[in-house]
Amino acid sequence: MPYLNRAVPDPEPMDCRILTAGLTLFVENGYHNVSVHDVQRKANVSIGSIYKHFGGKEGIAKKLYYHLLNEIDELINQAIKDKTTIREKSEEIIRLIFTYTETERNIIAFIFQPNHQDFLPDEPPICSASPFRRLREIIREGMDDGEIREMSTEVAASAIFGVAIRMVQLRLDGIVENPLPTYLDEVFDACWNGILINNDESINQETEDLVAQL
Amino acid sequence: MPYLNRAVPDPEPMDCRILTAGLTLFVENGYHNVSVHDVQRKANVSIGSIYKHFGGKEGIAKKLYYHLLNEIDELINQAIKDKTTIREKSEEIIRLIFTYTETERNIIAFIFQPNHQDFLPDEPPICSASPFRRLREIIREGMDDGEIREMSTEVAASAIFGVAIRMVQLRLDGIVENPLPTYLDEVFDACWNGILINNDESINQETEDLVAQL
DNA sequence: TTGACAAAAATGAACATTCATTCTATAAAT
DNA sequence: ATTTATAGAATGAATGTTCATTTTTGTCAA
Repeated sequence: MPYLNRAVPDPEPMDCRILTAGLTLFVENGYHNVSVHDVQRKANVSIGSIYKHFGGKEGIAKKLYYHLLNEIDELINQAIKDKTTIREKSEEIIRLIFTYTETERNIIAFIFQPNHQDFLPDEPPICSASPFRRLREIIREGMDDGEIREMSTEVAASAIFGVAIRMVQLRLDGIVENPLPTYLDEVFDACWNGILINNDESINQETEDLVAQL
Repeated sequence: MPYLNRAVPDPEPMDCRILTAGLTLFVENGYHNVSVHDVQRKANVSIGSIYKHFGGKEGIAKKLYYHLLNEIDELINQAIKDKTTIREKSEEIIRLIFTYTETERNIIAFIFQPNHQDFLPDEPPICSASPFRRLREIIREGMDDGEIREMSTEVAASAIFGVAIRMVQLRLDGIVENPLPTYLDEVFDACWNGILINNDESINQETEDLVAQL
């Protein structure tokens, strides 16, 4: 069983083995390019067991999806519970996502890469799932508290977490070559302060003007 | 044939009809949930014609993919050719993407939603395709010219276009409720100036401190 | 500890279905 | 007349699913 919080039990029980095999294969080949037989072979279990435990291929995907969303949910809630400012909270969340992109690639790839509605047609889009809603809530709080400028929640959330998510996708696709944590400060700086050339000069200019007036 | 630049010819020739039908079905149901027969039925052509023209299902997808990437490429090059600053260029590009998300939903969805390697396994990831590379080049120029702060190209590109792309995805998933162009200024402002609360106060504070020292 | 029995779990061959592709026949164009 | 384009029934490989059988696990009496 692929965990973000707990350690994987040893020996891994059958249903965990099936989920682990499914995750790996789905990420490597894409859900639709993986047959139940592939999973069965990789997990070293029989076809029957898969149908007994999960009712079929979609059952595996669904269980994985719920489980991993829940893992991420717990992770986020745990990470921000003793942070006070939105800045600290979002920085910690991005740090976690970046770290796990390196250490638990498959889990992050399964959540961030595919269009889940392709294989879980009855699920709402992942952006409306709990952890993603949570991100927007955090941003919302930040605006209510005056820590963040007033703007649409979606725009603000995209401006912070959208950048991070984009970096994750670029990393998973091999465009970004260094481990993501390397970029943490840069990403965060770009989100909060914008990407304009540092406006120290303009500030100094304003100051000089003001002093001259005195 | 789904075009961004040209008008669709009328009557639509057979290969165009096939591509249009494919695009619609792929976006609505996901590539793997569409059979060649579905496309054939929707396009009002025979199975044979599809194999004659495209060699099969993957041929349709590949042709669509190349064609649409090319359309976007042309669009971008055309849009920025008489803009001078990076700011103007990127603003125009985002404006175009936002506009077409509303008017040519299927095209934008086909390019931005799926993980193309699921059905075009021999293609490099879309982020390394021409239009996306182009976006990073533009940002790179901006840094070389001193218009943008010095940072990793990928971070800067994510900070500008990643936010826009995220907004597109949220819009396609129905999370964002208003037409994207509504958010243009907000998005752009957030990218360039960051999302911090307007730092006029801190500037004033600095100025006052300085004045006090004199 | 051993052996008998029942319940639960696991197995995998067999089955059913879907679907990409082929191929031959027909129509249209040159 | 010959080439080219279109049609669609037929094919068969791939793959999701079932179920009768086997194996394992747990329980309890001797």
